[in-house]
Amino acid sequence: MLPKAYEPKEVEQKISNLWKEKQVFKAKIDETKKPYVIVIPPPNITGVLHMGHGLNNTLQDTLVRFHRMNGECANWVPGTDHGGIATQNVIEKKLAKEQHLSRHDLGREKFVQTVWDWYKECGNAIYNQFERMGWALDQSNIRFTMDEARAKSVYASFKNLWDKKYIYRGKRMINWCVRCSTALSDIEVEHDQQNGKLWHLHYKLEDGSDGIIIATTRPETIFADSAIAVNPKDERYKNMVGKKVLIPLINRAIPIIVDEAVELDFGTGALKITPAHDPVDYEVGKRHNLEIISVISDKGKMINLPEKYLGMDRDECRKQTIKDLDAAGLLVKEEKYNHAVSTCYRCNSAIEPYLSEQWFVKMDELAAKALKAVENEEVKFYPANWKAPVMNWLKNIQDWCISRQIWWGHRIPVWYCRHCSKDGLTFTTDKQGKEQLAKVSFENGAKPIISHDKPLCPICGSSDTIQDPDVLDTWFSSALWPMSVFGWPEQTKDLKYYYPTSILVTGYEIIYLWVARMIMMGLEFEGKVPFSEVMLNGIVRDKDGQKMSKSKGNVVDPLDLTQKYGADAVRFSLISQSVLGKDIPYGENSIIGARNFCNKIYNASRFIQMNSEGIEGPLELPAKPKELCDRWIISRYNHAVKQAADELKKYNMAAAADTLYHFLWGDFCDWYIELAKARFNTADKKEVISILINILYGTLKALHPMMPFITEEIAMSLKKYIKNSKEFLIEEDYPVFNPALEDKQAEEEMALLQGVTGQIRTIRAQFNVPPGLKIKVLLSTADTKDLAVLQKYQNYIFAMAKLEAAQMGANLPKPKQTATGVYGTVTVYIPLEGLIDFDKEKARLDKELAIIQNGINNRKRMLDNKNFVNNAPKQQVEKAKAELEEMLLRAQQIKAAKEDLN
RNA sequence: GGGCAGUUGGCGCAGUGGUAGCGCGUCCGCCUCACACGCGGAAGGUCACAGGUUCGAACCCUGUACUGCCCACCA
Repeated sequence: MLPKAYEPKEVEQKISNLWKEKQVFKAKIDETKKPYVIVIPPPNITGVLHMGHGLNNTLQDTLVRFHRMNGECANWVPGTDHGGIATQNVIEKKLAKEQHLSRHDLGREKFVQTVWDWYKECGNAIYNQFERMGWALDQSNIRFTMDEARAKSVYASFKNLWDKKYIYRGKRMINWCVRCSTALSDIEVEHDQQNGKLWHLHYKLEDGSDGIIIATTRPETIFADSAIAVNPKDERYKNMVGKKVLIPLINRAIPIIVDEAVELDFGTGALKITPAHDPVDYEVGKRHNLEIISVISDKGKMINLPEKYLGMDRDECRKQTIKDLDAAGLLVKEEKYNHAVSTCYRCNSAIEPYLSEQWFVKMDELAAKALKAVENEEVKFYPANWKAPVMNWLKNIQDWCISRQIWWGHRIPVWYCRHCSKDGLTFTTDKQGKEQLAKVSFENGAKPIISHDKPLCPICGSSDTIQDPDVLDTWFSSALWPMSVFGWPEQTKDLKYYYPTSILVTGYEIIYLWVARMIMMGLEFEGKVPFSEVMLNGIVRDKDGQKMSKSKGNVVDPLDLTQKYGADAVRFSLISQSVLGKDIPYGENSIIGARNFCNKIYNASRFIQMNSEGIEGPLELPAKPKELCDRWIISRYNHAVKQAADELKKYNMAAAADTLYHFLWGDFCDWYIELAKARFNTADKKEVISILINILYGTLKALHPMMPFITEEIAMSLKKYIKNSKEFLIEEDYPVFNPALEDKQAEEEMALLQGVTGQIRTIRAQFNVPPGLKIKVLLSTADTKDLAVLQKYQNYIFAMAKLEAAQMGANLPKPKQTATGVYGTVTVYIPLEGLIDFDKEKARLDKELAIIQNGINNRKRMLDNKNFVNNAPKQQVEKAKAELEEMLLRAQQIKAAKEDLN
């Protein structure tokens, strides 16, 4: 005997192994078919997958399976991302915790090797998770952004962009993370509103007289001030311009200058200019040729200032400076001030604007092409409201800082000859005593040699060449992903067949970091957008809508949930809540319904199979069933699968899931199976079983893209009954709408029977008729058609409403001690001697009547309105008329029943 | 400062012009021989607010409020 409840664990393991063994997901080029290609947004190898990956990949899997079942040549390309800074941070933390070592203790080579070792471990865990979630990725060919083929792509694109002079090196004010000790691009910086303070400081004139008061949020940078600036239009300070003031605490004299960048009405209207530590000030400094003084090191420590502050942390120095300013009587005012603070998107610490030499990609031309493509909708966003922000971003784009001062990543493919570039290179010695190239300066004579492998110096022929110490932004390799996965720049068969891909499915939070850049690179290198559609999923949040994070302790682990409820339940619950571009609040409760649905599917199947024993397959859906409920369920099924397919095509995943859920649970289980039960002992049995099995099998096919395991498991046990079934559901055709199976009449007739049944059930429940007690009813209708249906299919009502006997006819008189229900033209009288509570019945009828009366009033108002009758579509007018008629009839019947109670 | 979302029964959400649905929860009755992860029934909403367009608005337009997010060099 099969267990009563579905046990996903073993089933999923078994099915998963089977898929793997039979290589069901292996991509094979088939020129006769249209390719359907998705490249996975490669997860970072920073740890196991989280709920966001669960959602994102489940959506992709659903699409991939769906399209494959629609006859397309599907290829879903798996892989992972080396994850630059994020991964380096993870490994550094791990090293510190487990071995109390820093990366510098290991040295660059060993550290990088450590991360590679980690990749093997973490990558495998991720690939294993892919399998456990049932994602139809072709895992025979896994890509990693750091593997050799992808490294070649990175080199090729760097070389290409360098030759076009799009890549350059320059001294710029960039975003520097003192914790990660690296430059970041503009979009890797987050801006958090924080409660800070605005300090008003007094800068006295050289002669010790009044001077000027400035407002700043960063008093610790006063030591690096080069000037005080005011707006040229500012009358208040006119007489001071050109004079010099003294920096508090150190009494260095700096000039008062004018610059447009200063706002008249902010603070005091006077701005301290610190070119080394603020991007605006840097620009001002350039305009006025001001001295650049750095007082904060790349590690965030104070340098180049009085000994008292030397070596202090930024924050510590700020506190001390304020204290000292206050003591010196130069702190005029301290006010609360809410302002944006830049933070690192990887480690959250405050960003320092930092002047340094970095590598950049010139963006204007790349972005212009992408802008055009987005504007023309060569790339279409779902939901569409992302088009404008993307265009806006592309229009206002800044050059992309691509160098990172970390060790884990694609090392910049630029080399220097130690002889010819001698003056531009700075070396240090690491803890192993090894000489390391620390800094490169083109200004001082470093000459670049672009090369993937260690080159000979093209000038002096020396083999003593050394590679640039920086690595590339991790997004540089990601930008190439849709091409690099197919071996670009080689014009491989795969690239030709699979590129451009069909759709990108990703989260809206990386549109700029990733999506926009892929579009630019795709256009630049292959002349084609990498995907014509972008489907955006939301962020999976906790049940209260908060972002999940380890520090908050509100993380829901997909592995735990999968273990507990099954992968199908996790998948279905995510899909059911996934509306394009919208975040999903997800708690454990979210999954219960999906788990219950799995169980429902399982039990319905179990029941059908129990009753199929001894019946030989194959069983086909009868072409022309004569029984009403057979015609009905086939028609309903036909509509349900069509609607599901239509919704999937529009990327309304939740709507598709909802449709199939309600068809299977409502129509199929609650009505069809219930009605079928009585027929198992009749000559109909084989036909009923045929229908049950075929509709079930078809519904499993329709559900398969969303819940692959349970559908596969059940389908396998049904194969013996199914004609021309394939070994796996993914190889089957997705059910299609068949107009011949549509049966409007059957649907109408069933609706009447269901409605009447509903009336009887309600009354039974209201008057506490014992569930086991079979009752007699009277069904009265003046409508001959309805009457005929009731009479012909009275057995349906008998079974579903537990009747013992029924009297049917036109205008039957209402017996005494009777409860009344009305559905359409039909009045239901239920004699309930001893059970009926007249007051309760009256109240019930009153309420019913009030609702109908409201409806009647509405329709009357509409139909009395000439504008409605003249302007509204005929269909609507007819509908209102019909509804009015029906309501009037019902009202009349209820009124009669009520009067009779008195 | 600019932009984008959201505001629908206790909770979480669907619903883009014809008078509101789903899941969970609640209440009542059932262990009915597939399923109590179940079955049958019920209660519960002036669709944030104010105007406007329309014969008709949860849906379109304008404005307001609140919430969230993104972008932006007022220190």
